[in-house]
Amino acid sequence: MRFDGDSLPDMTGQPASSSNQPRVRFAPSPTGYLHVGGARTALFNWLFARRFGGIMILRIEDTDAERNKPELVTGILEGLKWLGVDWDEGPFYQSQRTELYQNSAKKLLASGAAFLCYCPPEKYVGGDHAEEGAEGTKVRRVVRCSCRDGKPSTPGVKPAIRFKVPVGGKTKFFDAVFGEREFSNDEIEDFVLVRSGKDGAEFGQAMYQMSVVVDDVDMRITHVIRGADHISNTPKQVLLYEALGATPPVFAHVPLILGADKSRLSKRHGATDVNMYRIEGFLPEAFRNFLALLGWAPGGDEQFLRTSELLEKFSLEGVSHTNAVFDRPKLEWFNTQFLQKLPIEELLPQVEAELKSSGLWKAEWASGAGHEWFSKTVDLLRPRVRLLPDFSSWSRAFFSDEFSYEQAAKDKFWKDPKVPDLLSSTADALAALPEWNHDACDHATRAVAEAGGVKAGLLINAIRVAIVGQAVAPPLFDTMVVLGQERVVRRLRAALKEFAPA
RNA sequence: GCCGCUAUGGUGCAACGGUUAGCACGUAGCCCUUUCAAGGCUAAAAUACGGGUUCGAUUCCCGUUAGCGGUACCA
Repeated sequence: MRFDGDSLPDMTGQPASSSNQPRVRFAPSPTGYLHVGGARTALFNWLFARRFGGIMILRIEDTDAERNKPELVTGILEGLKWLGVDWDEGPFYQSQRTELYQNSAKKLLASGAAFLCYCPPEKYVGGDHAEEGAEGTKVRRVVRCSCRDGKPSTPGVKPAIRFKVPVGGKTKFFDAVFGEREFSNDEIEDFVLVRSGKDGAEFGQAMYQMSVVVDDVDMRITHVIRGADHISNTPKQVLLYEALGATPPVFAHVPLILGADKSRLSKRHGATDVNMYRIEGFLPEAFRNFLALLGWAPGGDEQFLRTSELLEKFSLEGVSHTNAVFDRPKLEWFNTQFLQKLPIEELLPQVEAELKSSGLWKAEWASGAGHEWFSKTVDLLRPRVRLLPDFSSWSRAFFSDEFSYEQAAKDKFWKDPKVPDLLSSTADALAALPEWNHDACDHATRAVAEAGGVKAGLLINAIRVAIVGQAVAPPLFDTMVVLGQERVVRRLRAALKEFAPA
């Protein structure tokens, strides 16, 4: 599936030769929404695939019927789409590939690499945790039950299939970010490959370790880019690859994203669902830039990077080894940077979508002179906007005649008793202008101030409140030009009513 | 507990044996000014600790401490 993302670079890229073409996958589990850590993993996979002419695969890992919530898939897909992460194959659903995993497991059973385990799950649950040893010391225990030697512990119950981890020896693998790694096999428990069957079924669904490996082999994945929380699962998977007679891919574990207190990112740290950022009105490209720099750097000091630059520079070598803290203020900075620096034509469609959703959009702004006005207005507004919805709220008076006066603004800038008269004179002076442009408005306004014996600033601030209802807005005369003569004069006269004794 | 990963200002990253330890966010101040931003300038702020190796360690090795991850018939 491909879709047209927002301002994505040209991805026609070179169709790398099929032999050494990288194949990567993003494999979320629908047990929760798309959180920022998952989004970052998806982004890295995508950048890697697009950078090196590879194939991006989306796979939904829904092998846990208990915890799985199918309706969450929609949100995950939506989040990815907003992020601009697209894929070439999939989405594949593991819940529909059960047979494949069971067949592989049966082969492992036949070859002696796996065994039927009749033990109750409790026997293994927590088996790898510490338990009391002699003299109160804690000792480690890895369960090796008798089933693995062909002696069923509790015959008669439905067995699960477990992998028979070799006794002794080490399992090694290469990690593109952490280098060569090795784990002692004695540290690895005999993990479950396939759940025991229920309701007459011979076996249940495959477990994570089994399904990832079978799928990664089946989908010819060359690079497994995933969170570092999987690093200790990797030796199990390498053992499986070997037992299956397959070559392990290159692994690339990327550090995790933590909350401000350096603890695991959770709801109490604020929004962790990517879709929340979409709803809040961040620009996807800004979010992408921010996310890309969490755990990765191009090598130098640059950091404001368009997606096209990310695509030119991304590499696994630049991935950091240390966990990163999700720093929202910096995300906001990136957003304001993009808001200001994006070519205006790239920003316009996003503002248009925002105004449509708030009901302020007018069809006349879609083309011709209307579009020109729209473009000019957005350009004037954008240095002061922080999030897309600000175009509908903070900038409302620019797109609609229905706006209200902020009490604080009136209190601050309409204090002087001369204000009503000044505003009235200004309305007359502006109404009489034969030409409507920045300088004409400027001169006329300053003349009114001078004639009234007040400083220009006082009048300027008072006018601002009168024509946009707030204390903060773009420079006044630019605002006047954009609003137009008729509207400015009308608003100045309407403002006079605000002074009428109640 | 055990296994593993990591350790540069508050935060994100640079410096991959030799720099006055750099950039950015944030913070403080100044400038600009028509409100508020933006922008410009300046400032405070870091190599966790202890041992080695080396002519020389932020960088390599070991230990300590701390944080994180894993330790499920979760993924």
